[in-house]
Amino acid sequence: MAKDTKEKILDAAKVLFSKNGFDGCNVDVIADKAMVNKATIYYHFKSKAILYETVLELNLRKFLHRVRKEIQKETSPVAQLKAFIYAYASNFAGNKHMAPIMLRELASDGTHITGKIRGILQEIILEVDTILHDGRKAGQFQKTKTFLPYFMIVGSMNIYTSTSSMRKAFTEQDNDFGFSLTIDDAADELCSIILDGVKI
Amino acid sequence: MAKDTKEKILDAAKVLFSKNGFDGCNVDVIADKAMVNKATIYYHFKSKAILYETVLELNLRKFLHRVRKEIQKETSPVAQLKAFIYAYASNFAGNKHMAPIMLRELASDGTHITGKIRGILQEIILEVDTILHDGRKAGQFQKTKTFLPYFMIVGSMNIYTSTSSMRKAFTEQDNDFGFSLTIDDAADELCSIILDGVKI
Amino acid sequence: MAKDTKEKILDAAKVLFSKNGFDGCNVDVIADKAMVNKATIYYHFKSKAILYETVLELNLRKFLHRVRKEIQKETSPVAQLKAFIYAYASNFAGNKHMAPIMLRELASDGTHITGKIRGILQEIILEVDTILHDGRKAGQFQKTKTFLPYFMIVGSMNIYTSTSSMRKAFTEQDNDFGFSLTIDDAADELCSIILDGVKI
Amino acid sequence: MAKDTKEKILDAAKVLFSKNGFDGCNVDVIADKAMVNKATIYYHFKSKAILYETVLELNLRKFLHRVRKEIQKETSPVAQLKAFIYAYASNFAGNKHMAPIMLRELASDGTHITGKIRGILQEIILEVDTILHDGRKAGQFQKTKTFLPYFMIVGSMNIYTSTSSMRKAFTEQDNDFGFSLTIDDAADELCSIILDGVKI
DNA sequence: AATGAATGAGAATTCATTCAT
DNA sequence: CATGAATGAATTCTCATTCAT
Repeated sequence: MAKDTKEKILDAAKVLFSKNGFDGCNVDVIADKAMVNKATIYYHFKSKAILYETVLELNLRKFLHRVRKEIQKETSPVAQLKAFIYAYASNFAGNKHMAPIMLRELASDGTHITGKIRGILQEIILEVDTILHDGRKAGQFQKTKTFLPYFMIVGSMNIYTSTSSMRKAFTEQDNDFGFSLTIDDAADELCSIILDGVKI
Repeated sequence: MAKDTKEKILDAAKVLFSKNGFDGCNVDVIADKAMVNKATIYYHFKSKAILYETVLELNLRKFLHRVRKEIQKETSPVAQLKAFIYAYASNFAGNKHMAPIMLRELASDGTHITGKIRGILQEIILEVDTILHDGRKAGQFQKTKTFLPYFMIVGSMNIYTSTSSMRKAFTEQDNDFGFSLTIDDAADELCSIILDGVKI
Repeated sequence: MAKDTKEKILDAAKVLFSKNGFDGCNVDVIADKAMVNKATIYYHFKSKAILYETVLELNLRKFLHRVRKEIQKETSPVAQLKAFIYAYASNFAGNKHMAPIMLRELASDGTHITGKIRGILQEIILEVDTILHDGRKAGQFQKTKTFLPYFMIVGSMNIYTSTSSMRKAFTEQDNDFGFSLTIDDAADELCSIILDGVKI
Repeated sequence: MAKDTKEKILDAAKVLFSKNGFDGCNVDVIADKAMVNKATIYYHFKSKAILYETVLELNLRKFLHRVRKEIQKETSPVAQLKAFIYAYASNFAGNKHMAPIMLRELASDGTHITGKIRGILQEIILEVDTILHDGRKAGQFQKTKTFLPYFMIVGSMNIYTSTSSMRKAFTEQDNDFGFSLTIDDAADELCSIILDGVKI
């Protein structure tokens, strides 16, 4: 019962925080969607903020695990960078709700972020950093600061995932800017641009 | 006089919408920061939503003008793409407040966005689209859908601008992921990666 | 308007805090009694706690003024102590609401009390202290610590005022413990007991 | 076992009702302090109100017993009145928690009080009433209504006990109003004032 | 053009109480 | 006996908006 309820709340919260942001969504609506009483949310999570953090932490941790598993399958830096990008894409393919949340967190410059979550984010960046270091040591990558390629990947993947209906609206009225691309196709293209960009 | 007040309100609103988002900031605080009475805001703007749109519209239009002017100075697609990226960077160098706002808009998938603003955004994408088309016709660029390079540029520049204190915090504890990069240096690197990535 | 509204709120709050205590009374009820919107209360007072403090401060200050005026009319310590007691009684005769509030504050051992209010209370005690000092110097009063006679006066007057319906209920069932005494008669008796008690 | 739990709850409740009053303290906190589950409280007591009444009843009954025992040791009204005051003092010396509760009850004018408790209170007053009657009959006491001396004793002793930290704070900043007095010393002084006051 | 005051509709959080186990 | 989970009904406080001046 307890675990079920907690999960129902976390699921509903993820969807609604994703759609409307932390401030744009209220606990009543989360309770409705989770089909529990509002007070039940407060029984399981001390506050709206802690519910939010929990959503963030759980999903980021899940993502970090996936990324690491995929990277460890590969040995060359090039393959590892690809693996990182594909892990990003496939993570979002099954869980499009984290992208808007991450984008808003980036927009807020870590204001809501606790040390625990900062730690997870840092570990994710560190994976990219390690890959880039190794690639450079192997003479395969140019000298780039980690943040730039990281933000290019993270930015484009998150934005791609977040903007499906906006992209659709743009495409319907105008030229084809590339709406039809699936997230996997987008990852392919991103891979080729990034790798050409960073490879020597 | 009137114009003064309106501008004070718009300036305060930009800063606060940037810091906290539309839902995360209230009209009282905007009034305080603008040093006007709350009712004065409603005298000049019909609603909080319209104030927000006005901030968005004004700043996007300013940005579109700047981008166009810079692009028109150049003739080759490569130079034009560079010009676009530098225009982005130099726009943010003087006005860091739009980046978080844009990121949140992307996260919200255009939910708050009216037709007027959608139009401006489309015109900005169209500039990139045209450059890429021209580059391809000239046999200089690979065949890429516009959205991807666009999101890479927009994503990384916006995130770079938005996350200054988060990047600082990361850097202080750990490796140097590249905090010291100015927005102009970041633009340089972005240029080189993107161009290597899209060039044949 | 503003002053009217504020006063209506303060009056309603005094009555209700008196009847039910700070925790036993809610802002909705105060708003109803004051015939203003609940939000209006929050417009004029930042919080329920500040409304409470304001009620306390205003009424204590009023009381201090009255006490001082009455004491200054007299010259002998005996007459001044009488004046203090009668001021207490006549204050409560017209404003029975402060007695329960004071009693609860004493019960809470100054937990809710801010420095501002502590200051007023201290000045009231100081009046009694000065009278007792003068009386001792004049060889008229015994050597007593101020707190005891002060608490005897304050305790009995406050309790007398607070317990009118309890006293009535007791009296109806049983012996006459003295319900019929008015607050003024009670002050008379208190005077005679206290003075006999402290006089040499 | 059962008795243990019930007593743990009653002890915790006494302390917390004393500190914060009935409305100012919640069942969760009582459960925490008693180190039992909240539902356990409801297993032993039908409601918060009944828990409160039980605390009151138990402690008042204990007090009544003590007072009676002490009074019965004495024969003269003067000695009996002294005994009453000393019983009050020594009761509080070992159980300072009842004083704030009593003060708040007096402030609420018996609102929360059930017939059972009213009965105990009446019996306590009756003890004083009898002493005063006897003293008057013996030509030793003045004609006073019972309530006044009763409230003087009860008021000053309860307030003295309740205000230890407030008195300390006052004393630290200013003159010595008599903080150093122990409750026993205070009882001594109270005795001498009251007796001088009521004796002929 | 500007503002102090006022408010209806919510929003987060609390709390006494119940219930299944 | 005892408890973790759940909840309906409050409760404090907020906020976009309006209005009289």
